[in-house]
Amino acid sequence: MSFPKDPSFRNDLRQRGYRLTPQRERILRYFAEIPVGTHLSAEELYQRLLEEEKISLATAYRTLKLLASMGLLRELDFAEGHKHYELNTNQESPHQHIICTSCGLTIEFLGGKLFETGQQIARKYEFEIIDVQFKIFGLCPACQPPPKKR
Amino acid sequence: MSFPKDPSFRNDLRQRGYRLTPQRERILRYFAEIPVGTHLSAEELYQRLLEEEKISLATAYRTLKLLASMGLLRELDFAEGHKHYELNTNQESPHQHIICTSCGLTIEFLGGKLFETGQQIARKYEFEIIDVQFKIFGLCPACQPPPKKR
DNA sequence: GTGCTTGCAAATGCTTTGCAGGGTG
DNA sequence: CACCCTGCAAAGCATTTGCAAGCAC
Repeated sequence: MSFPKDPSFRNDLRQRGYRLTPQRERILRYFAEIPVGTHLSAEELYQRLLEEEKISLATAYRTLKLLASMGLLRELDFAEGHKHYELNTNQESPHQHIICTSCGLTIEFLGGKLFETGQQIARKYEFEIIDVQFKIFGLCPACQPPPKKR
Repeated sequence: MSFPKDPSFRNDLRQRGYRLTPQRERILRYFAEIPVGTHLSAEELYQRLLEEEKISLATAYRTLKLLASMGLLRELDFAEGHKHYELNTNQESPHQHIICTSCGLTIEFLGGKLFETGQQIARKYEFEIIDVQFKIFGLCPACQPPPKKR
């Protein structure tokens, strides 16, 4: 995709009655410029954008949510208390995650046929699919055996 | 499993240096008594237990987290802003969920070979597996097409 | 010009934590 | 009888929201 002039992005916004603002363009472009699979929290995004020109944290939250609802971003929840977002590349098999519940380490791996499996199930229940997430929670090598207390 | 005298529960606690308290027993037993797959938030659990004898909300949160870390409960996150918990039946193929991001409807379905797939991946990365979660986010029939605004 | 958006700050909502008293092992 | 737990209330965080001003269309 080419940002910020990606036509589909503009059309997507218009078709839903939303406006193309510098902030929205900026945020989507930022995700397109960083390595694929980089996932950021609203706060992290806000901090990184501060270096150039400021976008309020509230707008960051609003925009992330909007872009995710449009399917342009993937909203990820690693059960850490805050959400993460990454560019949704719309590929047939998005990568998935294995997360260490002790130290928070997350590793991504290729989804293989998982997305296809999800599509079949979604079809069965007549859902219009937005995202398929396969998550493995566990303890990474460094965190085994688990500490007695946390 | 038989509660509240399930020996493995008691042993699990002891082995980790935790104590067997009426509150912990009560909460785990409650999950064992309700239909399989019923998932409750801390607040919901708290409300339901109020009818009998009160357990503080703080204890509910602490206990849910503890039991989940022990693998007795599954911690579920449907990206709604609060976590849900359900009894972990330790079966080879736990059920999974399809969630409507618009109205919150969640339907569970059998995991099939998804858990096995997760195990293979966990082995590859040398993770000690705690849970495998496959989630499909989408719009249920009633919520299609999406409203222009929320 | 209309009305969606932004920024700011206050508010909200879920979850965690400090502390003193209580109960388990 | 040491130390883990609980209950309570206060604190902590991520996220949302009210409102006035700004900007896209």
